[in-house]
Amino acid sequence: MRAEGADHGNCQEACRPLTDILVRIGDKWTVQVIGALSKGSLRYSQIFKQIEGVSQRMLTLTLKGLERDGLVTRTIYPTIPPRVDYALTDRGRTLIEPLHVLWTWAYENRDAIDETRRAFDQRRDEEASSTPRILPRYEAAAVTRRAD
Amino acid sequence: MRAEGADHGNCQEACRPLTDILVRIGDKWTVQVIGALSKGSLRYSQIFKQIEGVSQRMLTLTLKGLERDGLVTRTIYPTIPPRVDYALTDRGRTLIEPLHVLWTWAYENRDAIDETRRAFDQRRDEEASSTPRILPRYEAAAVTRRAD
DNA sequence: CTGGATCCGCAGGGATACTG
DNA sequence: CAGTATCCCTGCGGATCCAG
Repeated sequence: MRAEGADHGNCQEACRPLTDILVRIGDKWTVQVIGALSKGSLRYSQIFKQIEGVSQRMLTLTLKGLERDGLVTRTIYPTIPPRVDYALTDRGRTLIEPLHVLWTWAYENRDAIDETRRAFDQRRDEEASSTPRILPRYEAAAVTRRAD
Repeated sequence: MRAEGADHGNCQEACRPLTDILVRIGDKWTVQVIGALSKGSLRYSQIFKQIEGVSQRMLTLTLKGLERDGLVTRTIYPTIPPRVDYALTDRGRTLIEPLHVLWTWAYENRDAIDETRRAFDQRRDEEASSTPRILPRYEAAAVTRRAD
């Protein structure tokens, strides 16, 4: 599985649009929105309730971004009160598997990563407290200045 | 390939650490650093040159974050001038394939997405220009204010 | 109900200068 | 060479209010 379709090495000009996309995909809310929609279309309020912590503003912006990229469709029912359904497009559905792979990786590694982080932070704190407060080398100069 | 190891549906509490990781992974520079290191260990300056547009600050922070997560190792050679090598850990190497999948997806879809975006933006601009400049309903009030 | 518009705090991140 | 420290500014994103 070493398909060299994408050139990872010297990606001077090829990378820019790619990272542009990856940043959008890796976005905090985008992942969760796609996850929510992966099971079928949902109304705005349903997504809003399902993704805890997102603000209306961010949800709207995220959905609009996904719509702009052709990853979700937005269907308006001109009823009262209005109703808007969101669903993944075919293109959007092709993202489910790649994201699922990443999701699985995160799921499998999160405990180990958490522990590694703790160990790292602890070591860092110990080093910081053991450092005997390096004094500025200008202290001597400052002292000579005293009786000036 | 519908391994339901991770629960996508009601991820009230389970999602938080996961998105935490995914945000870190999806980070603009993280992806590129891992890509650069996927072929072998590199010195700081080599990574710096290879990733166009990154600042020293961001590269350092990104590498430190990856080290904290146990995804890269940092090896110091106390020579003069100093030399520091970075390399993926075993855990870091397990990330190559998931990222490669995502990378491939981005590579295959970037043209289509670019075009979809242009079409979307163009339609949006047209609608905006065709809108007959909705005047604020307070204009009348403002007018009455004129001869006060 | 589904957003749009606005205000605003604060952190992300670039540029620069300095150190070991 | 490989960072660290500082300044500074942009824009992300939350809170709030308003409109269709």
